[in-house]
Amino acid sequence: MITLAEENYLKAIWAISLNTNEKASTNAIADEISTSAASVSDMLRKLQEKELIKYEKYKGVELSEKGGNLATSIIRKHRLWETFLVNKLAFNWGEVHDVAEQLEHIKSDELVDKLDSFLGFPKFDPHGEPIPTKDGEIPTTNAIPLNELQTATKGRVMGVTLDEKSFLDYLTQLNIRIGTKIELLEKISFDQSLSINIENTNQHISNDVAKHLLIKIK
Amino acid sequence: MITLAEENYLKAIWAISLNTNEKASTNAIADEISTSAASVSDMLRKLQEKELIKYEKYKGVELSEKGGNLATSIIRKHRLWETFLVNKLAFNWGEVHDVAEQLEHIKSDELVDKLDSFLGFPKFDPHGEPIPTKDGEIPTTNAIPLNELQTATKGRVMGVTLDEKSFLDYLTQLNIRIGTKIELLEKISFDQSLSINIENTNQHISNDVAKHLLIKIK
DNA sequence: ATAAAAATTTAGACGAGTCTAAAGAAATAA
DNA sequence: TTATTTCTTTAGACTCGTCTAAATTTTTAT
Ligand SMILES: [Mn+2]
Ligand SMILES: [Mn+2]
Ligand SMILES: [Mn+2]
Ligand SMILES: [Mn+2]
Repeated sequence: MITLAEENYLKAIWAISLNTNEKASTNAIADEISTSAASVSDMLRKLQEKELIKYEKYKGVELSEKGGNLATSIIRKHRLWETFLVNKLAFNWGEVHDVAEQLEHIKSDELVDKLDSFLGFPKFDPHGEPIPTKDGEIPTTNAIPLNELQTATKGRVMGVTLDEKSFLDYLTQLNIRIGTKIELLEKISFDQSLSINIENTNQHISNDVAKHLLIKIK
Repeated sequence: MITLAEENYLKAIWAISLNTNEKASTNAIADEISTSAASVSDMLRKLQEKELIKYEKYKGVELSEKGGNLATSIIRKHRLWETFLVNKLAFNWGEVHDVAEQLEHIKSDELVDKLDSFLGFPKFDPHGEPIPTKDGEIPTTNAIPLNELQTATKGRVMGVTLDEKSFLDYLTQLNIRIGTKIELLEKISFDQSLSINIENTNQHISNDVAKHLLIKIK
């Protein structure tokens, strides 16, 4: 049996190596789940014991196959529940993450299958994040972060890579949603901020915002 | 903050006093949640501390107003989720209780409200059990247990008072569902078992089964 | 290459929730 | 009314997940 705390550690390791493509450090994990490095060290020993991770003291950690499958299935549940909350219960996209953090730990394969079917087997959640399939495949897109685009490129918002409420509320205020057409007008070299055009209106956003917006060109 | 364990104790006390209409004993609670009497004693001290129960050592326990409201809200969530699972996800009525035991602990008032609305504000769950309203009202019926009926009485099944899968599967096998017309033909005085007619077929059931079937006469 | 800084692990403690065994209180029987 | 049985509480211990402080290892800077 895997506990709720263990599931959260697996998810943290998964998220870190998704971004960095390398082993997760103790401090990075501590940071991700807002706990002490000491607690992380303790837990890594336990997860190693259960063969959910590959861990060498002082050398960082990665998920084992078993741990990776578990992490993926939690992400799958998280994103299916977010989709349910937005598509069926009329939550808006900024309100669903915290509830999904609870729902993702519900244990019932039958439930996940039926929820998936009820939702019409969605490939992406309300934030444009890919929903792993039952057998662990993760849908891909060729979208890239807005801050990496060439000036004068046109594209469409395919998703975000951050589900914080304050960020999503700001996007809504800017009229940016999944599917919104966007054009990169200018990059300011001083602070890497960007001038963009959204639905015939010019806007100016920071690099910090742009890097969390995934754009599909043309 | 109330923990998952505390919620389960409140629910147990609620369930016991629902049946007996008197204070819950330590042993009854231990029985209800399959734990030791020692653990129950420990927990009662803590719940008392939080003013969720009224407890005097050796004298039994009842819920405080605060505790009662909490218990009712957990039952509400449990039954709403069961309704969701059956009505929306096509589970059958014997498969939902265990998952609902997990889902009932999800904390989000917004979620409960929206789920309630999505389901069309149901008054009874798939087992005919009343769903407490947002402000704690519990719908009533004038249904009575089948084993308390007079011989030759006709009625309709309004609900069951037990959620166990084996019981519900047996009912399904007997063609007994919510709404099924039923007639009490004969009570055997030797073992209180009952002859009944269900949809033009005669059946024979034990008193143990009959007492968990709620019937509305006529 | 050595010293200083940063990262990580270990030691020791704590609260929550559980257990078994033993002691104490209440109910029942003689 | 006294003895016995049953119920309940307390004592002491254990696991899980967390913490702070201290020790150790690794990395970085001089
Ligand atoms: Mn999320
Ligand atoms: Mn998401
Ligand atoms: Mn139930
Ligand atoms: Mn029910």
